[in-house]
Amino acid sequence: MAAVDLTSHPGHLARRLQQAHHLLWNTMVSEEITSSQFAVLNTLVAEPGLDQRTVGERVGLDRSTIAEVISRLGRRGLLDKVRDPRDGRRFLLRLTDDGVRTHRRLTVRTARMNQVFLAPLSAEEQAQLLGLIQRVADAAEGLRDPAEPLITR
Amino acid sequence: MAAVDLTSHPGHLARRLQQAHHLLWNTMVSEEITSSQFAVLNTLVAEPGLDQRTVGERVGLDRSTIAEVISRLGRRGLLDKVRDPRDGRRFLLRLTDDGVRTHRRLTVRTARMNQVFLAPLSAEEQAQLLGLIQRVADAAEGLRDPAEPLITR
DNA sequence: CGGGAACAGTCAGTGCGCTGACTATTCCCC
DNA sequence: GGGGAATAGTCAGCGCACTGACTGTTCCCG
Repeated sequence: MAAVDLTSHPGHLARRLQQAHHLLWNTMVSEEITSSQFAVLNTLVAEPGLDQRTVGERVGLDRSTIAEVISRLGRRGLLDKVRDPRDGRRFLLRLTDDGVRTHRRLTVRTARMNQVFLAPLSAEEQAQLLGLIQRVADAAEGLRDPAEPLITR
Repeated sequence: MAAVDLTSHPGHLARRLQQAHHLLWNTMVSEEITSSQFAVLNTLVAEPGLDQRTVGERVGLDRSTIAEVISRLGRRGLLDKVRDPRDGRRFLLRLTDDGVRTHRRLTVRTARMNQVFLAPLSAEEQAQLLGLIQRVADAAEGLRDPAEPLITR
């Protein structure tokens, strides 16, 4: 009977948090555009002409995943993809007018959704939560590269 | 130029948190058993003989997803699945010896991993983080059922 | 007792997310 | 200039996660 209390496991809570978010996103923001796709649109609004890899880096997706997300957005006509004439390996990405419009429309709804999502917390607690998550995530991402493995056998 | 700062978006942070966790899990706990699979094992250690749906409820997975997770665990011989003789709709689940052993082995590593994961925070902050996430997740889950839709058009 | 609602599980379809192996292009240094 | 390392992207394979439609079983009420 060595079972553990899952509510003390950050991984489990992180998954539940994301599920909760996904649920709210679907009902309050969009059923077509996902949260990740919105993040890509948002990045390209700020920095048009980025290449695929850099967009992935900005939103925190590896190159395989970002490729799929982008191809889906391309298929829907929300962005264009052209070979970089200066570097034949890269694709340069740019939103279409439709992409820009979609981004603008969703931005409003996203803000509203975030409000509802965080409503159970006071303004102070909201800031705390975001800050704490960020610190943990940043630290873990910093552990990616180091040569020495993490496994403490 | 209406781009938004993604670091203020809880959904984006939740995804990053989960990714970070996934990374640490893979390197410090197991590459074969995922965090969700462990949650299922853990639930069945505490309550052997549960049916599929209830397990899904305990760990926060819908019935489609839990079915796949369980079938994978079954294929690896970590649990057994038998029809409930008293209710032909249900499958009753029970860990095999191998399943129990696996759970025990991973429990230790999981604790170590959680420590590393939360290391950037003080003990107090760790408790805060877990509590805040839980409140937000609980509240959002409470919004599932209500008859009236959430869409504020 | 009989029939419809409720319920457990499955299946098909979509999308995210990762790793590891592969191709094509460019870069850099000898 | 030529060749090997680095880089951008693709592809195959695995696994999670959700919805919506479907099958089969049980439950409950008239």
